[in-house]
Amino acid sequence: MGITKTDKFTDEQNKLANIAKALGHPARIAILMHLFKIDSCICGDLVNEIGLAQPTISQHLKELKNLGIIKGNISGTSICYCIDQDEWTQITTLLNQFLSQKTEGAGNCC
Amino acid sequence: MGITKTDKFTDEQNKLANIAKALGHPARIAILMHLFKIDSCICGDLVNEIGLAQPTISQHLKELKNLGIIKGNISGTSICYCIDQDEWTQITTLLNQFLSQKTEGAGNCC
DNA sequence: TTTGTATATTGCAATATTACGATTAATTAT
DNA sequence: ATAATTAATCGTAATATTGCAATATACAAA
Repeated sequence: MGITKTDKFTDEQNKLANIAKALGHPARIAILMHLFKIDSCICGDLVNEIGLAQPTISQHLKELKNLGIIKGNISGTSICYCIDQDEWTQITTLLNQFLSQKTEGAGNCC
Repeated sequence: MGITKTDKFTDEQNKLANIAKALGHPARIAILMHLFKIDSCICGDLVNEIGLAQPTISQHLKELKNLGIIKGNISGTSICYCIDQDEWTQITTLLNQFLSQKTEGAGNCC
């Protein structure tokens, strides 16, 4: 059916899954890495940097923007995208809480 | 086209995306949470715990197993799944490295 | 105004994912 | 042996995702 039954899960579970899903494509990872690397805004070099067509990059940017992880300003003829540090902190904190879980190992039978 | 062009990206980018993708569904988040919570093995209570059909759960378990994040032993008539702590540590370390990046803010123009 | 440049949107084809009923396989209990 | 139980697999329908060509939009420069 292709549709996820979000009503079966808690808000936290859905939120974590949404974050992970947004990070679940190498192009979006590459975009974020590039943004961190240049520590500045994107002004069009992404299409050259990553070898995908312009509409494809634009679509991936949109998804990251929808999650709130990046923000963009119009700057003349080009758009200026950068990491929203506040959102990034919130999102990574949430993910880290989940990732830092450990099995105590007491009932570990495998 | 629905196919991801993995050859355009580095191994690290593809690996990170694969991990995130595996975590990108609330059912799989819920499965992992349950495994951590009971700190033991699953012996069939997952289908009741999560409200999805048995084949669906089985499919999600398979994906987590493929990533190496959980492992399963046959234990009589039921299967015993649990977190593979070593793999979990490796995977979360990799993700954390990525997540802990920060923008220095120097070129932050948005 | 026209031309050029940069990004977004639309429309579409190919593939992937999600979910589940039906079935199968493997084991345990009777 | 037969029945019951548990989990995996198969087959299939519905929806989502990925990618790009074509087009639209918005602005700048000439």
